[in-house]
Amino acid sequence: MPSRRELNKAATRQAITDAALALLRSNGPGNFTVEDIADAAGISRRTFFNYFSSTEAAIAAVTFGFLDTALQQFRLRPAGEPFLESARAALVELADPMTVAPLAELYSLGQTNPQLSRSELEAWDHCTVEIITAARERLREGVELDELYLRALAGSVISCGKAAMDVWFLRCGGSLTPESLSTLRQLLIDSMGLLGSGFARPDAAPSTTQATIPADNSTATPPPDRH
Amino acid sequence: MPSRRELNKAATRQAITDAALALLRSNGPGNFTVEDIADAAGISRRTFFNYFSSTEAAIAAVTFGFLDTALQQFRLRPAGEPFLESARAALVELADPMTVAPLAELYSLGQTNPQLSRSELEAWDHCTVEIITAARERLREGVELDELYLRALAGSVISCGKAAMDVWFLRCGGSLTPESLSTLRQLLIDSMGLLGSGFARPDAAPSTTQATIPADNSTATPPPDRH
DNA sequence: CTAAAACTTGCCCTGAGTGCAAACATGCAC
DNA sequence: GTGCATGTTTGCACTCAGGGCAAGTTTTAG
Repeated sequence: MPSRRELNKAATRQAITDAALALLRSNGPGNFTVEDIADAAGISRRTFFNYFSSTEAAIAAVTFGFLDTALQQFRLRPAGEPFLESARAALVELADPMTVAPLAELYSLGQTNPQLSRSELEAWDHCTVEIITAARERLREGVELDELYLRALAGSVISCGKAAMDVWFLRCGGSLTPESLSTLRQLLIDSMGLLGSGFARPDAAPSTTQATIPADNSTATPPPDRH
Repeated sequence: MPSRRELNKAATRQAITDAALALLRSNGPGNFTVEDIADAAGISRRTFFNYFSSTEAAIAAVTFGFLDTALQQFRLRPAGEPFLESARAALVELADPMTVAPLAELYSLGQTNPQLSRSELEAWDHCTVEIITAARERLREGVELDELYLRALAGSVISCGKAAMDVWFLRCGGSLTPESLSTLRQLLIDSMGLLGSGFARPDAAPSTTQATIPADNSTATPPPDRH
């Protein structure tokens, strides 16, 4: 049961990120100060720094939240399941309007601003570290556990997830329509498929993914114009 | 032929990064100011900012140089060669004392300091972008070119290279002895092998790498204690 | 109710980063 | 060489980030 103190802190924290995001939307990145955020959140400048070490950190909290959702999903998967299958399932869960919306917004803002994209980078890296931990627990069963295998796999999974999101933004511009989300879901599935097949050249077998991972293809996009 | 102006600029640039690195070594990260760097490099504080936008950027130039070497190596590979083979070859070229030394030093300093590791992150990301470009040129031959394939592959290659270096630092602490470099070389080869095999569980075939990529195993480490 | 603990705030300081304009160096034409 | 156009360095002044400190305020525990 959360005490009064904890509730207050959580509320303040939320007020700060909300204010920061609102300013980001209205003024554009880099066009507001910590003082602006503090004023909007109804606290003092000094208090802001009790919660976040920088504007960047306040905004990055959003991305962290998104990626933490992914990690939670991953941990929920049965331990016996193949790693890539768990990763695929966890990633597909992210293609949900409520979950992906904040990230989509940040992403489009980040396109024009280097400061933002750097903090997103950091969030993805943090996620890699977390998934290495999760994977270590998962694979510990198999006695001797190769550190390189662990790290290379975790890093690649995150890279592929990131690549899928990048391509999605490229194609759909972060739109949240059902078709767009369906595309995202398929991209995430495909990227895991590529990873699992060792990036066999696509000319050999055009859609290996469909064969190896028969996921919810009911809503899948018809092969979109891969230009 | 470089003009006097260009020579001066290059020299100043070099003086700045040298000074920054020296201060990093002597004072530790975060314990010196831009003014300190400028003084040591014999320029004014203001001029420093004409060259680099921050201390971080000045130091990141080193990592960028390292990764640019890798990219150069990649571009030198014959266009017909399989992508992963080119990547492997390019990465192995990095396991050279002169090339890897600055990165090893930065890495060990970065372990204790978040500011540093973040700029290294940025450099790796920049490298991913570059390798996507290089790969796009390479694969353009194969007419229709899947953006997801491209990005997922490039991202994974970089992730695996990074993982190999991470494990190397973990095992060898950035030592530059021939044995250590040989370990690094083997780790890089192994990580590309894992990627190429779709991360087939190692318990199935303990050392797939050796079979698929018969590289210069003459100097390779005997299977080190993979704890 | 009271005292300790946790949190907020204002004050003040160092240092990052940038616009501006004056001084300075270089390149080029004659 | 002289003179001029162009590029580079520097000092100055300003805004804002970030954080130490101590005094004030709220919450919790007894």
